[in-house]
Amino acid sequence: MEVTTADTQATEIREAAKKIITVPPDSFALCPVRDILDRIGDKWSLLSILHLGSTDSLRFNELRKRITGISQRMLTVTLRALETDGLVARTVYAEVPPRVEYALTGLGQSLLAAVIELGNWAAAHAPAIAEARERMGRVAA
Amino acid sequence: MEVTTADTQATEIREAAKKIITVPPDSFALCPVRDILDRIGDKWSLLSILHLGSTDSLRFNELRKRITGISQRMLTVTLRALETDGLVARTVYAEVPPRVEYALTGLGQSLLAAVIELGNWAAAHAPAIAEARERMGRVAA
DNA sequence: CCGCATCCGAGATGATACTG
DNA sequence: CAGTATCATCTCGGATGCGG
Repeated sequence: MEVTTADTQATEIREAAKKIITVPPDSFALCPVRDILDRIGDKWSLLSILHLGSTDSLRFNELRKRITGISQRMLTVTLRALETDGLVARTVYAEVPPRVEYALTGLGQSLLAAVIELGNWAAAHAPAIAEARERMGRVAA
Repeated sequence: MEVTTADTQATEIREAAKKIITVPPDSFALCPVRDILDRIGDKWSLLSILHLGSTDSLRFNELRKRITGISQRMLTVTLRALETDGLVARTVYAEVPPRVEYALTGLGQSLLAAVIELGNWAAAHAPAIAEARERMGRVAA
């Protein structure tokens, strides 16, 4: 695995892509990528995961303060979805002033790791994308 | 790098998450991950990339046939967006029956590689997610 | 303090008809 | 063949008020 590494990799990628799109379109496995993207591709899921991943656990309103611009409703909705998928753990303390702690599960942490990988790609290629947008902008806009 | 690999990695992830959420909220770099997700997180971009990545190049209607359920309009919109970001190359042949070929650029291929990584995570953890959904389903639904 | 229910506007998506 | 234009729809997200 020393020579033609790039070519080998390119072939593998193509095969992986083929495999993904050949899956029948009516199962959870339809496209694992699609499914994950539908989950974290919305407006707030990723930010929530990021914030939860940067600490051990956070209370509802603590999280609300940190995620600039999120509404109460969307924080609730987002956290519920993440909880449903086993990415976030919700702990309720039956105290007089209700207290609820949210934290990433092991599954959530592993997802965060994967997403940060994607983030590294994004950070590395952001200039190239920005340049492409500039160039197209002058022609089409 | 043999001992406490997991712990080290966990700390790195936490730091990476912190770094990402600390970026000021008004730049392209706001969150490279978010930006990429906004691009490929829509309904058709990822599927388009996947299909284009599984071959060398495809014509418009060829692609349309392969992406089940996409409308002509959305394919156009999606391809234009990907082209704007330099992920897809569009080649027009001025022939009598118009012919337009679409193909992934180098940038697009590298993104595909990153996405497939995420796909591997998704495929590996799909059972865990399905199980979590089941469990929550019985409680909440 | 935490969170749910309802209502509503904006943007994304889809169906259809028409053009180079 | 490869789009564009227009209209209808549909889901998401935000504002507000109520309940545990």
